[in-house]
Amino acid sequence: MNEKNQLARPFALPVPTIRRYPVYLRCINEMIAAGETHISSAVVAERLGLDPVLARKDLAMAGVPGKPRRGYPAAELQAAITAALGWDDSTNAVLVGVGSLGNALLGYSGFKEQNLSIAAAFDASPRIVGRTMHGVRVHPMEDLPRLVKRLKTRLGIITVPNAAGQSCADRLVAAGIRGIWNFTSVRLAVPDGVIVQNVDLAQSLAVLSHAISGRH
Amino acid sequence: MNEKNQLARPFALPVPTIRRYPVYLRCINEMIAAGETHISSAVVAERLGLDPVLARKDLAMAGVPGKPRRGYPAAELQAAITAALGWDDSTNAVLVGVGSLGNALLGYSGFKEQNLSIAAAFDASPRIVGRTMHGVRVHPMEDLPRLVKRLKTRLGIITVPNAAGQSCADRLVAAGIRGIWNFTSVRLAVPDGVIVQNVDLAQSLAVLSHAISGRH
DNA sequence: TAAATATCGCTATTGACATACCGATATAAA
DNA sequence: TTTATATCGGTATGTCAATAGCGATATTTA
Repeated sequence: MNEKNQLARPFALPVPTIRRYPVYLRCINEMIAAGETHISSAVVAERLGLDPVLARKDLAMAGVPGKPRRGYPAAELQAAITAALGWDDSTNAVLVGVGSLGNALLGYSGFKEQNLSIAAAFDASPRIVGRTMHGVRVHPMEDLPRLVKRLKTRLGIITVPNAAGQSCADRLVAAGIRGIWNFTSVRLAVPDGVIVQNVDLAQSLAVLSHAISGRH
Repeated sequence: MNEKNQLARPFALPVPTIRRYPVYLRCINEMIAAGETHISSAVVAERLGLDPVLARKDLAMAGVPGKPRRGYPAAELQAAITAALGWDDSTNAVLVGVGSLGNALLGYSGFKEQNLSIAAAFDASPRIVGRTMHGVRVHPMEDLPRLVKRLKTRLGIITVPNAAGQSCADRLVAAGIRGIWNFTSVRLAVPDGVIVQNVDLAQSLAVLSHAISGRH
């Protein structure tokens, strides 16, 4: 029973756990930088303000055996979580739609931590095509299939206006993309096997404004 | 039993429902623009690709009585959802941290739909203070408490580097802010009564990269 | 060497949301 | 006027994640 956990994980990680992993990872990195060799789930929980039991379960799911009274081996835990997130290998992405938001993402330096690099950008406007923004060349939409295949890109980022969202998704899927990071407000229809992750600012703002409006 | 629903809602709306409301609202707006006077939950569900039962329950929670075989009265449903989201009154917000992401948000035109306007921006860098970005003046951090009080702002947007996130939150809370839209990766510690909504790109990317890395 | 203790790891319970089912009713057609 | 039907409204069930509790074990200390 115990060995199975270490060798192969037959069960999938819960999505909420995966969403918390980047937070843990940042905390673990800080502790390693501070010279720690072992990570205690209780310490992590306290630093992050989380329930100790939750942190313990999340860290345990990484599959690294921990030792009582010491915690988890820091380097191994860090490597396991990084691998679970798919951040150990560098990932090439393409970005479609170089408006203000797309431009901001091109200039965002935080993606280095996730080994993510935006290899190419695309836009429909001839006024932007050909320019280089934050070191990334902007190509015409016609070049998308060819470049996606050449760069072996599996991840596409959509930062176009809502009206163009679905057609962009279709082009990316046709080009062989496996995951879409969707910054538009439209629900994208994609075939099975293609993962869509939505970053809808309106949804996020909804919870906030509902709460501070004070009517409930 | 039925009357209670219309007058006062003793139960809170589920957060997932609130998060879906902007999507419904956009769909309803489109249908009204197309001349519809009644909104059927089944039609909405099909247009959005959602489970019909889920859409029916969500729309029912708005508190507007619907009629069998017709659906919900379009204008009333639109008004009720808009009110539930707190988007009927215009909201003033302040933005802290005019980097690439902050700048993108200042230039984002989509907030009109939510009656949200960014009234002032703040930054610590003297190179940016005093400039006007997308029609919004950038003030020094020292002016934050005074301006927040004068503008009666309840919502603060944090787009600073991670290291400065907590201190910004503290300043906003001290100035009387009630809700924080947090675009940094740090978990903000705030007193009870202050709502924080996180837009952590790393968390969102985590689910994507885990899925397309293919190890599960 | 032996006892005390902190931490891991497993199992059970709780709670919330999504889903399924069924009755009630207003509209439309015959 | 009567029947058929589509949609709303409420109740019940299932599923998944968060929480709680408890036993196992390695380290520390006396």
